[in-house]
Amino acid sequence: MLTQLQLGNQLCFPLYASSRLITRLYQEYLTPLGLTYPQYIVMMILWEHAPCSIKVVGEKALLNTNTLTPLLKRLEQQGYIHRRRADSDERMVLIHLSEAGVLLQQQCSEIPAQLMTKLGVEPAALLSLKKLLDEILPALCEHVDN
Amino acid sequence: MLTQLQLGNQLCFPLYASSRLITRLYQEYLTPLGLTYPQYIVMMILWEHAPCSIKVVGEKALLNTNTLTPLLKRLEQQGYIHRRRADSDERMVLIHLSEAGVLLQQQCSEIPAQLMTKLGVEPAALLSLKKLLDEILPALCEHVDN
DNA sequence: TTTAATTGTATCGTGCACGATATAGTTGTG
DNA sequence: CACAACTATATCGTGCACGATACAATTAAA
Repeated sequence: MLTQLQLGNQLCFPLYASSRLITRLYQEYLTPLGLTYPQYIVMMILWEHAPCSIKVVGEKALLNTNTLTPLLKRLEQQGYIHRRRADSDERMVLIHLSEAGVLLQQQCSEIPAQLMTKLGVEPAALLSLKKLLDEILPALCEHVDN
Repeated sequence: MLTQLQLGNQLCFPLYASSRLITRLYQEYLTPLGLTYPQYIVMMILWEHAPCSIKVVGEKALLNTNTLTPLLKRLEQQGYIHRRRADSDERMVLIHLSEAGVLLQQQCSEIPAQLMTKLGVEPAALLSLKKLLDEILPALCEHVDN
């Protein structure tokens, strides 16, 4: 028996599983707003940085255009954003928030707290988890091209 | 500005991002074997528990049949497993390892160590990360039906 | 100032995830 | 025994992820 290949000894599996389960938890709050979890991530970036190019969104979300282009088109269809080519550089598509997109931020404002409550894990554990992940993430990014 | 909706203050984002980036890292080692990362997870379960039903695989991987049925069909096409209805209960499909499937375990045996080395993060940090995730995962599972 | 590289976005194909629904086989109850 | 409830798997539709490729706009080089 190769113990190094037992699921219980893997780091990767709980990471993969908890990411998916957290996403499912969010979905409960996001579906009423017509958002998916990746769309919510992108909206958070836009609330901070819009108007900005798809490239910038991709750098912050660590996503490429083959994921972002259709995702942003869906957000535009929902009426949360507008897409417009930049005058200065016609290669760039600038993402602008619509009025609904700005309002959406208020409607999402309580989600993080609600989720923490619902999850019922000690906040201290979640905080140290976040700290560890933020430490490791840069090392992971180095091994990726983008 | 709603600080609770800034990406940098979210736990969920580094979890989601690091899960995806780790998966990409694995892909480098798995693609030569014709495996995807979720297929690798399932193979680890099968090395420990085959022959077993799809239901059991799903319980261990936290995946439902709408994901597993096609995934397992691809593993069968690759020649790593066989699918056979149980005689005792014709509802169950039992997953058996093929000879190639058994051999594959040897070919994967060095992947976890290689990945850790390549990643270049202190093993202590990864260990405490795994510990934290294993603590939190049960709470996450409680909020999911399956 | 043509031409060659670079940049930003889009498109294509494959494989997850997952909610919703369908279906065949099994079990339990009157 | 009939038949309703349950169980295990399959199917369908939508939306990510991501490698690979294409392409138009811009910039750099010769």
